[in-house]
Amino acid sequence: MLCGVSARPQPPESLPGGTADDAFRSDCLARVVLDHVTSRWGVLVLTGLAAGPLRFHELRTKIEGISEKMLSQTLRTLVRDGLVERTVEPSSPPRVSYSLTPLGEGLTRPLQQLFVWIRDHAQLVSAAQDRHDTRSDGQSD
Amino acid sequence: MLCGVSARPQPPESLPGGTADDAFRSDCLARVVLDHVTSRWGVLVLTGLAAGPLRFHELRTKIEGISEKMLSQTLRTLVRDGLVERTVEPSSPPRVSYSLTPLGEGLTRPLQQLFVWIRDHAQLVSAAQDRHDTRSDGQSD
DNA sequence: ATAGGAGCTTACTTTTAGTAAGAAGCGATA
DNA sequence: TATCGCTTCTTACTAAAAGTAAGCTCCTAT
Repeated sequence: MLCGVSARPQPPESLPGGTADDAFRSDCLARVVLDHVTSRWGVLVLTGLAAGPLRFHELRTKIEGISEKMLSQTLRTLVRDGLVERTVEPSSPPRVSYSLTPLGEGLTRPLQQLFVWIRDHAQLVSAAQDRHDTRSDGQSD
Repeated sequence: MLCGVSARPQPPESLPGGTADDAFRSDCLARVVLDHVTSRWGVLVLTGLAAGPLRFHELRTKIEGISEKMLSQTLRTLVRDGLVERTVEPSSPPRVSYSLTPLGEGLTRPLQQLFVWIRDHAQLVSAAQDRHDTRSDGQSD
């Protein structure tokens, strides 16, 4: 469960594609975190909260297609991971809102870059799919 | 299927957390791409290839825990998406190697930043989990 | 010929996600 | 006060995705 996990924050010199490989080992903390973050809805929830706190149903509305069950489940995981904070306002009907913790905010920087890349290149990917499908005929997505 | 997808590459001015929301709509190309990229093994495969081309079994070894079926399946999806290229060397036993396309290489930049963040903060997340579990007692991962 | 490795694919099982319904707590309405 | 509706979830039940294990084809080495 511990792998090469050390307490030192490690300077980011190993960016160029050589190291940062912790997540490749299946018994590493990094892999667990990666799994949570890139879980089906994790990325969307984290990025959805990047612009500010939202209540349960606001999030559910923002993230089209998520079920209440999965939203609830994903939020619980992220709260446990210390990435998201659950706040209950003690108002008459108690309102529950979710926001990023400082830790979670740090995470959204790479995630938002991913979103930007995807937004800017989605059509290229789609075009590649079309080319592939016409070339080798047959299957769709 | 088309959503707000336009052919323009859109300047990245909308980074600060406001826009880049395409992926939030379930019928958008961006959502499909996000699903493929952040699929259970997609991130690992893409990042695994960031350092250079690898053959099937090399990848399988590098990405601990992936089954041959899922590696094969994930690779097929990414090849179709134009992010990964499959090359068959016409040598005596034909060797199949996989590499990132230029498109795929662009993607690995945000992904590697994600990996670096996770590597550097995995212990913090783990600590948060421990705090959470001792506070509210009970459940594990 | 026989064995063994590479690169997959196919059947079958387990895990995970989706659907739909409902419970608990409150407020307003009739 | 009784019913309705809103919010935040939870709980069965079903469908889809991933895991497991075996096998298949093509090749080479023994």
